[in-house]
Amino acid sequence: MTRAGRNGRDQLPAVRSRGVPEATIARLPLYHRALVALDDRGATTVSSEELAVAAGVNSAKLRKDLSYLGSYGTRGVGYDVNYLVYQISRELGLTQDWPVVIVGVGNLGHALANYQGFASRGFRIAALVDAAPELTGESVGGLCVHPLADLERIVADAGVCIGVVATPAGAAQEVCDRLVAAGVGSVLNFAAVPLRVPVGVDVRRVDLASELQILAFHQQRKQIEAGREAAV
Amino acid sequence: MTRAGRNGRDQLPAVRSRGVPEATIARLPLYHRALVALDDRGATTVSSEELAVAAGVNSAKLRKDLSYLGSYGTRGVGYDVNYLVYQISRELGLTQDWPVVIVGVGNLGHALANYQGFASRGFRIAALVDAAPELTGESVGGLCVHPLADLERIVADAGVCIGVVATPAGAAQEVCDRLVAAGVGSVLNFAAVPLRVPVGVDVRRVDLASELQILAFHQQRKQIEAGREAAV
DNA sequence: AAGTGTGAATTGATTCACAGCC
DNA sequence: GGCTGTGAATCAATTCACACTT
Repeated sequence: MTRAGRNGRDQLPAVRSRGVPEATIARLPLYHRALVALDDRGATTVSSEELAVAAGVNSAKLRKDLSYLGSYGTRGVGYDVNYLVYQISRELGLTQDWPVVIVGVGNLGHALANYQGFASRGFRIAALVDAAPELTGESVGGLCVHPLADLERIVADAGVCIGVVATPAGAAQEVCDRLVAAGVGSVLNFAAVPLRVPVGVDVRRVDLASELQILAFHQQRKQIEAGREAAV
Repeated sequence: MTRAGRNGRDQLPAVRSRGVPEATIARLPLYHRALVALDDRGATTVSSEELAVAAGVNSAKLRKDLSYLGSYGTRGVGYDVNYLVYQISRELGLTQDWPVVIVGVGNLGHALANYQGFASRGFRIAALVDAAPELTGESVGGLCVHPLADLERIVADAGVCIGVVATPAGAAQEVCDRLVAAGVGSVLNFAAVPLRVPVGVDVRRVDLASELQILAFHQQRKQIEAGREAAV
């Protein structure tokens, strides 16, 4: 766990979040989503086993995870869906509005600007920002693109504390520095470089090519394995 | 670690890949990228400390990780950049060509089709597939969109073994089932549901909204903390 | 009878610290 | 003298298994 880097597995923490383990935190969004889906289907109660299946984890882990938040279940019965949704929402900060700024309106920035999954979870795109003058004023996903020079003003005016870096690798660190200087405390990094940030600022990296490479690694192993068996 | 699910930290493994720990595998792409960048800048040798900084990890972890692959460094000197790039490439299966099929050509599918980072790392988009008839024949990122009915044929003809699911949540499981039935052994899942797959098939999930939620969790903690201090 | 909550055991990952080699 | 490679120590996450509650 580093303040700035990491992989499918070791990102963040800067403030050791009360007692909730990092691995548990990373699964809470999963549980939240599964619960919302169950609620939509009219379920009022779930057992740890049912919820675990819906979230794609095993039930022991789920119960352990939930136990870090409190004792929200009823023995012999299960969990009240609505109550648990509420508790997890509160824990995740979903009950508040999070204005987000997206820097870099290339392919990915475009997709993010149009992505519906953000709005439905309390994330509001406060502004899109791009360095390219020809994009300034363009409308993307219903939002107008602002010049990079406006970054600081936007962060201050909208009270942005989460920034998304979707720029080319070469621009990422500078953009990140400016975001942090302007007061942003959390950065989601799609660029292919690790971002250096001061202690207290959190960064998560999402690296699409890395994800494919990890799959390729396992795939290759499987094929070697299959070849070996065929040879025997 | 489940065959199908995951957390900020626990995805995959199906074939316990020789001796290399999962956490190490997930960092290899990071090292690979940092090395390529160093090579571009003309470096011929790196110490574990330099490479660690470039990759955003600490040097002890880096050395331990590399030691799982073999003893590729020279004591007192460091690592030969080219040689190490080669060894990691080989380990990751980067020396071979990986045809990939992308199912779902919405916002995200578009961005993925245009994403340059794939091609440069041995991943070739063999085809784009979408269920919407009005997209069939359209050209996206220089590739023509095929109807969903062609999925099995495409996988077979192009020898696809990695599939990318970028469909709405409701369609994801069915698409995944068809991919797996057609012979795909690794799936990258951008949909907001866990995919159930048979043992031996690997799935990695990338969930953009979850990443923001994890950041929001930490951000909220920081703000509560800051409020508490201000009150004292 | 059913199912949560949790200590204890286990497994896995990270960090330390230094012997060994260049 | 500098830096890798790695056992040993530590720390974190997962799983087990069962006491306890409804």
